[in-house]
Amino acid sequence: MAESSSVQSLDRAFDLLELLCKSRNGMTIGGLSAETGLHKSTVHRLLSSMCTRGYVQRDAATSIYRAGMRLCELSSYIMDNLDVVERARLPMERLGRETDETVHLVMQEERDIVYIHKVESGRGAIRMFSRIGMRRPLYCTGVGKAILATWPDSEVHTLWQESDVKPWTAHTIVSEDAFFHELERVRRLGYALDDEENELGVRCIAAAIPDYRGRASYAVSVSAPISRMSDERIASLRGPLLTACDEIAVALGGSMNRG
Amino acid sequence: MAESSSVQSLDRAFDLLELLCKSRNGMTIGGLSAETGLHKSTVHRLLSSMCTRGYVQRDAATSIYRAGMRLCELSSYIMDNLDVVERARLPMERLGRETDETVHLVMQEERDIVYIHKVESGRGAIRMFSRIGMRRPLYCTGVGKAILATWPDSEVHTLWQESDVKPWTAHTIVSEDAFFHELERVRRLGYALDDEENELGVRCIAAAIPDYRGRASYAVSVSAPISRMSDERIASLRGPLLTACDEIAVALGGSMNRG
DNA sequence: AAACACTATTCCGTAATACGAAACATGGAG
DNA sequence: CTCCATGTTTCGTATTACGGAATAGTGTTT
Repeated sequence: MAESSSVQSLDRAFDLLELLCKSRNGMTIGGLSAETGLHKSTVHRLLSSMCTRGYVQRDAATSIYRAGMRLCELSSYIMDNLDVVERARLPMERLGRETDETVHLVMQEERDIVYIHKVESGRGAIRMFSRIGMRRPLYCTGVGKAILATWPDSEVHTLWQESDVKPWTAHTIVSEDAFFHELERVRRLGYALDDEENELGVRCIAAAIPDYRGRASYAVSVSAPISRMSDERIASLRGPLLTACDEIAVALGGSMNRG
Repeated sequence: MAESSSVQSLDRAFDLLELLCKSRNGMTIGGLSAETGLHKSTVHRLLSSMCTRGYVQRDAATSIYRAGMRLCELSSYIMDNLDVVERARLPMERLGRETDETVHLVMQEERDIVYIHKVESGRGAIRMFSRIGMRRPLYCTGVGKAILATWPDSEVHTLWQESDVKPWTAHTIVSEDAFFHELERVRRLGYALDDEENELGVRCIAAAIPDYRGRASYAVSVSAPISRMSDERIASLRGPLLTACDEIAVALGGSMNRG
């Protein structure tokens, strides 16, 4: 409306499509007409057009219109083509140069995180992590906590129940209460710390890559031996890390951690 | 053009949108213009319109256009409203555990079935199927036959006429007579087999989820490589499959396949 | 059973809308 | 620096989508 360069019929068609997608049991021409303020015949014409393409379905008996599965098909194409690794590559490499430490990209799968990409720093990289495809539970890693901080509490609770929680090191959080407090802290700060919770002698700072809903399945971390990871160092890593995550999130069409 | 009631700008916009969804790394205006035969300024105008709504994303630096996440959002609305998926979730997961194979839920739409949910088994899952939103004709899939077996012959006949029947594999049934015989067998047994009719090397057993009238629009299948799908194996899958379908049917307020 | 009320669908004259040629930026290559 | 290629904006035009009104189709009331 206010927007200048917009094709009227397209705009109207998308209004209709969005209404149909959100309605549970479909809508009639009349209903759509009332809701959008468009003339009945206009609604009818636009819907017919979308019907022939499968974006909308018309119940022949009742003339109730619903969203068609074609949209889901397109959505699945998009998902398939979302090559996170590819889109994360450049931001990760820059983060690696800026920090001179090892950078990891992980994705959540079931109750674990899986390492899917890594950039190693110039200086004595910590070798222990490294293997692409390696898994760790969500609950005992910085990246896992960063991801879970974007999930609703109910889902985190379910996951906690399903997880076989055990102390990987003396620092691992094993109480659900303490874990929820920790997630609160992550949400407040915008990043998560792994303070030898997964592996002794290794500290890392991690941040999530949220999708368009603000929910994350991916995260990035910067890891280093504890000797190089003072609190001051972490404070200085925060900025570059969040910048990189925001870049990746945008490249994936998602939202950002910070405005 | 050939189609009667279709809004030109809409049709063109969807052409563009579909191309973008299928392209891995986005496309330029020029590419889209060449592909569709539309004038570049027309492409530009339509894309701008879709950009403001989030259906398309424009990389500011390179002016490469990609499909936006808005489509995924709409798709998720549709999925949320399809509560079949929700009601089928637990029975399908149990069926997956019991059989240790890939389980699919499909719905009929027009002359096709659409995959709407999937549970992958622990062992070497067959990846080829999988894409949620993917379509196949009713006539050449086990799930399709299971659904059609609940329809009156007249409707099956109409559908057969409207379908562009062709052999997907050497095993696909392409004669209407043979097809009706096959449906008789499905009705007698209570389940359908897909014996490499859709994809070579893959066998599956499928059963319908009938509504209160006994008519089905949904079906569930268990698929596996032919090596794991002997006749004995199929006999042993029958029980768990039918049980799962009955559970889902009851959850949806429908009738049951068996007493 | 007939008339009614309501909604979807089709028709068609009109002008607003989307179109596309061409001019104008922009940016990369040689 | 110039050229070339590609994206962006402008603007006059007629094609296209619009919407009022007529029609068909459904279910409901008296």
